[in-house]
Amino acid sequence: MEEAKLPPSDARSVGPDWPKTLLAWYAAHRRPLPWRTPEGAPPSEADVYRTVVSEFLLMRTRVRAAEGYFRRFLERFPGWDELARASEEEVLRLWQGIGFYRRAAYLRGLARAVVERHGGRFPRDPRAWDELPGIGPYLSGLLASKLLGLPEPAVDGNAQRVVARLFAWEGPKDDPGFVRRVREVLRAYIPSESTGTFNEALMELGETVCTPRAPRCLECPLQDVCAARRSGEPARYPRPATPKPRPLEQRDVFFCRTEDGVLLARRDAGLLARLWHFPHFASLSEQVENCCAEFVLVGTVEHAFTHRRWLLRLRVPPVPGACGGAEKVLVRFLVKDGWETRWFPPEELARVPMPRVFRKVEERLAPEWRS
DNA sequence: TAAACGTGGGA
DNA sequence: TTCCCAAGTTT
Repeated sequence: MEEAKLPPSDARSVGPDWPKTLLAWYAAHRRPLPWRTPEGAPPSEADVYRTVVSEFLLMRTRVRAAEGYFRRFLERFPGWDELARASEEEVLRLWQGIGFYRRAAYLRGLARAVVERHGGRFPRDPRAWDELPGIGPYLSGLLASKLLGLPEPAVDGNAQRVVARLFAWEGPKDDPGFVRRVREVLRAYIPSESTGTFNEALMELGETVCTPRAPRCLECPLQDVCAARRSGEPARYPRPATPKPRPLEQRDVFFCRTEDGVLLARRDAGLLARLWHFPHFASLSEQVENCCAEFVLVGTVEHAFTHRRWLLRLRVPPVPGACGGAEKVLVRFLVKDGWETRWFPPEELARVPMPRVFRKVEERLAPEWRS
């Protein structure tokens, strides 16, 4: 707020040539990533599919983390048709472990829309993208530039950081006006003959050279024009967003095993929606406390999410395979809270979509409780 | 508009 | 250990 609105002239202080410099650097340093196709040729429908899938996997996710998921996903779902026909369960199974699971549902919904409403071809009209799930300002800009050659910026975290440093804009990053100005200045500079490549080059520079903590300015093609570099403290730009508190939640997790199998639960909304959970409660009602009074505390698991932390207390029945009727009470309370419950044979646990936190729970259990 | 939404790696 | 951060979108 103390930051004055910078006039356009401030954004011109670095001169008009840096986009060309950046493109030349990118031509020499472009990494061969599994979803990347040769530059120059117009993208085939298979290229478009790979781009879209990779972008969904890459939202708030590092390249390194997404690579393996991309390969497995493409192997199982090579194109729109296969993905559109896939069950939610199978898509989530391939997505499990990478986080932000809503993305998987959006991507599957997008594939179904492409097949059912657009004849199996991703629409080339950006106005149609508004009706597709999971396409926001960033991805819309990227696709417009890559598929259509339009001078639309794709403003991700990398682009924000590179631009902030280039012009020594402080931000902070969580200021909506900051992102808007980044988009505006990029729109002015984006070379009309290589719009998609420019957007990718900006991100590549941000990820490999203009890194958040310790930027490698000596390797940077823009070091001579960068205002943040001139300031001597390039890492100060942009100012980080104000961190939000991550409250600690203690929960009791129940490993409930009977002759019917292992009790799991899932729900439609909220944290880890549509994935299978071991039953867990933040506070035990009197009935649940009573019915599980014999359950033994066998360990704890800690897990940090974006906006909260969990301290899980693992509780199992006193005798493996005998819940003493407690399972009926647990199911009743879960259903009352909107959970769907299901019993799984132990050997099937490895195949159900389950988030990392409950895989940790699973590993924490002694073998005699698992089988 | 702000909060919700996962996870792993690096400092 | 703890904190920060990452190719964002939705509600």
